Amino acid sequence: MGKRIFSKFLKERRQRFTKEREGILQKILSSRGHFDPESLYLKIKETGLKASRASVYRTLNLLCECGLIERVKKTEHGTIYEHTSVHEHHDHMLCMECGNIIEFYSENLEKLQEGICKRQGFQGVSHSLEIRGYCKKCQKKKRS
Amino acid sequence: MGKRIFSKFLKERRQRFTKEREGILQKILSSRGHFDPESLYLKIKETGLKASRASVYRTLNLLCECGLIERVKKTEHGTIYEHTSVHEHHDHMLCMECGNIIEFYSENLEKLQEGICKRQGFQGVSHSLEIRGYCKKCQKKKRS
DNA sequence: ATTGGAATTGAGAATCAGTCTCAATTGAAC
DNA sequence: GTTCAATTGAGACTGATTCTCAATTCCAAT
Ligand SMILES: [Mn+2]
Ligand SMILES: [Mn+2]
Ligand SMILES: [Zn+2]
Ligand SMILES: [Zn+2]
Repeated sequence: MGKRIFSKFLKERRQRFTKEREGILQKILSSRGHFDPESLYLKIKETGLKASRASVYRTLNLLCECGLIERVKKTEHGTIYEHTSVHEHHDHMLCMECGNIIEFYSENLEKLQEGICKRQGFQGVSHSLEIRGYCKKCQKKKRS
Repeated sequence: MGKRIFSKFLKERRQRFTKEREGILQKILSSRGHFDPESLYLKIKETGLKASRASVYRTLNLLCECGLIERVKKTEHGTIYEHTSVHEHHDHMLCMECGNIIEFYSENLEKLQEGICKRQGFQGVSHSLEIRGYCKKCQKKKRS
């Protein structure tokens, strides 16, 4: 799956599907949810795989270019990524208390955005929506 | 207006409304649209006002806390701010070609988001939506 | 007005994510 | 096997932002 896509992408650009790149991709695909480059690098190191920080960053850029992963957002602590191969487009709710991220998708929301773009004469390509607030759990905590 | 709010905010926290802070606020309010800290700092310097980079950054944080300005987004080139005092909440379309930012607001979109939050049991507080794509001008350029 | 202390300032050091450099290594194609 | 471009890793570098700290400013109580 992801492996195929990546190696094909690289071949087309006369680049190589090295063990480092393979290891990095595998670690990304084998874990779920969001991740950041530094944690990924550390996880790779402790697994015994080898890849320098530089290679991790370089590979993340390649994976973005080929569409297997995607930058979710920049925070004060760095960039958050997620892999797109598994799940389709969605948006995020971020709990400001516990940092929990809830993913959601709404067809209506997408349609509505398309309409708005059309009206502006804007050619929409992609978007990201982040709703900040408090998750169920943290709302309860607050009440006590 | 903004001046009042800021000085009141500071007084409540036993902090001071200094000339540096006043100058920075004034420069922000007197220009329209989005801005970034470094450009603001340079603009201040060339106007003959004085304020160090450190003070600019410190003041931006204060202004965020008191709600007069707001972080729009973090980019690879730093943080983009805008002042909230003037215009109400809105979202953004970002042209990937020329970097132009189009602001828009849709009541329907807001309502729809509220509904989605309610269904998830999520207490929404704020949100930001960025649609990336191509503005009218850049669509034309591409065709030629 | 004077004074004492807390808040502020600016210059530059420090931090931190991310990129770049470059010499050594690898790998694919011939 | 030879060749040569692509890749790698260590560490230098960059740029945005924060921190440090001595000097200065402001406020408010005297
Ligand atoms: Mn997600
Ligand atoms: Mn705006
Ligand atoms: Zn929460
Ligand atoms: Zn454009």
